Amino acid sequence: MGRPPCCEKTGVKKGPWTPEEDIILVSYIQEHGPGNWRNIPTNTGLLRCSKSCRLRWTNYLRPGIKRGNFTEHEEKMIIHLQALLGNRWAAIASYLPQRTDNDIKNYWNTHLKKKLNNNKKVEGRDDNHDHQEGTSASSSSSQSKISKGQWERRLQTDIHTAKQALCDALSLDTTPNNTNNNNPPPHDQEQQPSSVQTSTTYASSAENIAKLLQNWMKNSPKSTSSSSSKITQMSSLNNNLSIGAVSSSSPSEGTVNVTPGQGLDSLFSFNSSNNSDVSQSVSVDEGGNFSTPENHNNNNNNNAGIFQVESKPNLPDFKPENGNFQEESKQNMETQQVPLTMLEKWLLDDANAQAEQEDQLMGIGMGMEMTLAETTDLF
DNA sequence: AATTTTCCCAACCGCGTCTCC
DNA sequence: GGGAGACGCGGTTGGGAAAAT
Repeated sequence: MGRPPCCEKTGVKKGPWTPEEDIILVSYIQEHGPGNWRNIPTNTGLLRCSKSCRLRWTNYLRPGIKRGNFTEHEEKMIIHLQALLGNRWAAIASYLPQRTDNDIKNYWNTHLKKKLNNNKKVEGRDDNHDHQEGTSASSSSSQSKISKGQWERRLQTDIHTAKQALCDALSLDTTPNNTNNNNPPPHDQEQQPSSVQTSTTYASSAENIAKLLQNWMKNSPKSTSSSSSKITQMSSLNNNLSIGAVSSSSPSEGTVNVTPGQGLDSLFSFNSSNNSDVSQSVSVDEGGNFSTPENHNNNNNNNAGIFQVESKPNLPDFKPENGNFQEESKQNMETQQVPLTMLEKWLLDDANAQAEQEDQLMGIGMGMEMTLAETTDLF
């Protein structure tokens, strides 16, 4: 039997998210912070269930998400962490902060599983009866004896202890193996001019949305008014408010407005050329407009591939992880009308922080790799 | 060029855990 | 303490894109 579906309501929309919905969701979360998912559909007018909203945010819209090819480092980390943790994708994802559990899971299922199986076949060591979960077999067997909670806590303690030790040990060595050097893995990063980390901080929710919007506008070039009115309809609102600058007049009402009159393509402007190269920089002008300069890749500073704000107001740190997120955002909203820039600032800060964090984690990852090599003979 | 097959990933579903009353 | 609701996680799937025929 089991519990009934979380959203039995009729009229709950399913399937792919539209850019309009994304904008509404991001705007709402920007104002209120992530969480309270159950309120989001009612407060935003989105015809989605709370679960769907949460998933969309965590897997796609959340700032700092890195998309695209996995690096060798990431691959190895996933393999080793999977060996250690089993299919605990959320736990694994916590060591790869720019990747979502869903992404990692997909990557494991579509690439790494095959790869590992092939490796084993090549080695002629097919003595492990359970390929899929074989690498975590020892964990699983112990799991059956120890209660899950205990097992989990022990594992976590072990990992954190190891991590801490490795962190200390590696703190002086900031260039472990391939990390952050000029020799990116040949696998998929051949053209990357700089480090993997630098080149991969491109991804943020702003860019994801930008890409979506670009496609959206391609598909409906005259969408300015119609799409905007759709948004208005969807969110049951009609007041003026720029995307990202959430209504300052009634934040407590938890509503999100998008300016119908201004039009989205006046807020976002894009390089209409091939957007498959996602490592674009996006600049934001004083009006909060996005633009994607064509020659961004020629930047030879460390910001290549990172969002670049050419004009940014002084705004405080603005992160959902930060407990002050909501209060700060409200404060700022009350005092300023800066379309997009707050969201941008938040995204930018987050992206930079993520990049630094990953530098560190990669180091740890490589450290773990050495440690774990004793327990696994995958390679 | 057209059709079929394979691959990939965003999103859904169901269940377990957590939190609050 | 226990029940209900909310949240989070992992497995699975559907549809679009890419590759193969």
